[in-house]
Amino acid sequence: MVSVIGTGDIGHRWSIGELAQASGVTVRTLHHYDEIGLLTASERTASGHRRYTEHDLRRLYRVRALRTLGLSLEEISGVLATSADDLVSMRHLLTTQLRKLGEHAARIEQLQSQILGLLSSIDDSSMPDPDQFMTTLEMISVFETYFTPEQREQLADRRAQLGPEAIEAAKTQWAGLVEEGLQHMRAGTPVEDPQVQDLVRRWDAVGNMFHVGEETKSVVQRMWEENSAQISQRLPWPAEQMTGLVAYMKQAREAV
Amino acid sequence: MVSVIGTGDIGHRWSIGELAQASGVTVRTLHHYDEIGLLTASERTASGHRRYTEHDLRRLYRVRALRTLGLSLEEISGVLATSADDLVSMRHLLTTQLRKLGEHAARIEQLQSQILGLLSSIDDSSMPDPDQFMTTLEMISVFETYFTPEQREQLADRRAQLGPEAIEAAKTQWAGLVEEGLQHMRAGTPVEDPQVQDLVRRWDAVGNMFHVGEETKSVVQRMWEENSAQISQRLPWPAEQMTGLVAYMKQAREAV
DNA sequence: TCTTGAACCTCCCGCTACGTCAGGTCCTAA
DNA sequence: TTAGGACCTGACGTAGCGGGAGGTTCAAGA
Repeated sequence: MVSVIGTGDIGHRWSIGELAQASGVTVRTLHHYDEIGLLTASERTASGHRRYTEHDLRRLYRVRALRTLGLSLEEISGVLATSADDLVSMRHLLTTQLRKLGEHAARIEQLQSQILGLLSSIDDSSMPDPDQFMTTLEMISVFETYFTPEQREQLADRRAQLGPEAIEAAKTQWAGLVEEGLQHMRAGTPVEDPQVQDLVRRWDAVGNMFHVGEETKSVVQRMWEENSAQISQRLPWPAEQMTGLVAYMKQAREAV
Repeated sequence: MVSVIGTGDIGHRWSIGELAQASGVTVRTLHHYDEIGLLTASERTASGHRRYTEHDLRRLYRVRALRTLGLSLEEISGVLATSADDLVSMRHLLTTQLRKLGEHAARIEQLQSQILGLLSSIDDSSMPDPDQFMTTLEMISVFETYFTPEQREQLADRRAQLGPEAIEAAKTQWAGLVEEGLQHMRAGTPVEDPQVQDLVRRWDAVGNMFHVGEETKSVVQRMWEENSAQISQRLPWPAEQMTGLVAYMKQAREAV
């Protein structure tokens, strides 16, 4: 223990190749660690070849261990620079890393469920049109540009809370409302008509099921107005008719 | 639908800034996509400014959606190059991605438990010496250089199978064996002595609890011989004595 | 002692998916 | 006409090395 640490001590020396072999890293990695000052060979031969001491070996082990835990070389450099008898910064670093890994895991889980959804939509018999899948794909992006991550999470929570049956029921209900609206629009019913106003009320009621605050409602409103053509491609009605219907409903809503 | 795809069609055009704004990416990103040929503006003005069509917009949406699912730009480029009415390659890509995410999640889980172990060892009252923590850290690296990932997984499974109580019991039992061995060594008992031979048998019996095959046993043997000084720093006995004991036990094992 | 092949040295470019200048051109509204 | 914002291309930087070029040094055999 006494002679392990310190300069000028006798003991085994490793060439860079030997150290690489012994520790399972490449020579290039050791070169890199030297370049960034993370691990410098304590000695050099007269001709410039690196000689690593046991002290260096142990430092390398620490570096590699912290690397496998997912820490960056900069973080490792920092925590190994603090005095060795102070584990406070180490504890802090590990705690932070644990939190990061947790967030990462949550993100992965979310992606997995999204991909599973897409895969099932591909295999679903109700998707005969590959182009419709592409539109679904596009909708993911549209959705993400309009909502903040928090809002998306809120909406996802709300959907999970409602359950798949309630969502299917709402879809069916909403399909009926669309048909009703299209009929009124074709018939030229004025937007002030009580029938149309009642339709708006029921329409919004269905939509409100999915919201938790006013914010997401207005965002959806905007998204619909700006992307109705796009969104309506996933629906069983012609895009132009849906665009028209959206404008018609907007008028009716403002006519109150 | 008819006039959406095709060149020379009328329709809205976006400048690169407008497209960036609308889709929530940066101008630099669009430049990058152009550079690598992933998304090129369908038109240019006479002076060279990019003009994006609705077709380009929809392609951008697809690209961004696939990016959020964690696919690389190269993979996206590949799958968007296949004919649009062929979802087979898309299905394959998503399935592969799902598998990758699963592996990633498993890895994260493993790291989390490792970090939790280290954190508890820091907070543990039985770790008054910060240097001992560093040695523990080094051992992670030593462990990983000696065992393949499969072997590590096997050993971890085995430990989980045994449960924490059995492991604690084995530790205590082993501590007794070490004391016994040190006494024999100090007393100069010859390695052929039945008492020592019996000790070796019991010693190996405890060790074998943790192994599933012959492979890991011989690896541990090698690891012990090459790193006994290092390993023994985590043990409550002086390093030199442990190094000596390892050599003594090795002799006894070969003396049969 | 000489030789030769392996090991070592120092640059330097490459990878992902962009961020961020720099220096110059273009567009648009006042 | 002019100002200032938007746009252009080109180039360097990021993290953690991989891999190669071109030159020097080491170690073992003849």
